[in-house]
Amino acid sequence: MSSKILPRDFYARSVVDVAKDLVGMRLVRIFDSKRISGIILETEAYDGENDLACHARMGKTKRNAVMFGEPGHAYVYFTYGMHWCLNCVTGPQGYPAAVLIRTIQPIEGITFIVKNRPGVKEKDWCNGPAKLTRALSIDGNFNDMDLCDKKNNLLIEKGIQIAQQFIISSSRIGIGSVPEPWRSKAWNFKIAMPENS
DNA sequence: CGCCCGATGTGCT
DNA sequence: GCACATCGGGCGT
Repeated sequence: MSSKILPRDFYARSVVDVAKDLVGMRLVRIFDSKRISGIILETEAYDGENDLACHARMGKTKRNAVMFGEPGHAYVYFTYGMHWCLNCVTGPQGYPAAVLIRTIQPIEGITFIVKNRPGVKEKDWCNGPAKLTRALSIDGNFNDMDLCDKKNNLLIEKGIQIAQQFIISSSRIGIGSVPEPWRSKAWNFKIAMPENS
């Protein structure tokens, strides 16, 4: 059977296109040879040094160096003193852009997720970038991991097809102090659901 | 449900 | 110093 893992070509495109197309794909975490996975429901694009919401806006630093590297790698950063967030690097090598994974719908490995999210209601397991990394045990050790290599324990596979008309784009979350036009770029993509209409 | 706020560490000014 | 691509608890509606 042919691999379901998204090839590097998928990531080597403009970050907005990749962000849109990642909605519906399947994020897979392998732990002790078991699969924990979920369908990606919401993403956000961060596009290069000119985008003042992007971590690369100050140029290349130790923290954001992975964004300047090969597309298809994970960029995992630490924020607010306690949270990890997962991105995938996009575009040509040397161009710093990445897609933040904001929300997934758990599909496999539910018992693993419950263990990582004790006392949390099911709807809150993975509906935020730092919540899903907690749920799937993703941290700084995954920074720069190649998401296209089946030997790794963090991958993105083909998921479900979402018709374009069911993908909503809106402005990005949590960047309120960023100047225009960047603050209002409609680079947040999610599946249309009753609860967010 | 919404708003407010404290937690808590790192990187850049 | 301070800002930060956040979260969860507390309290009011």
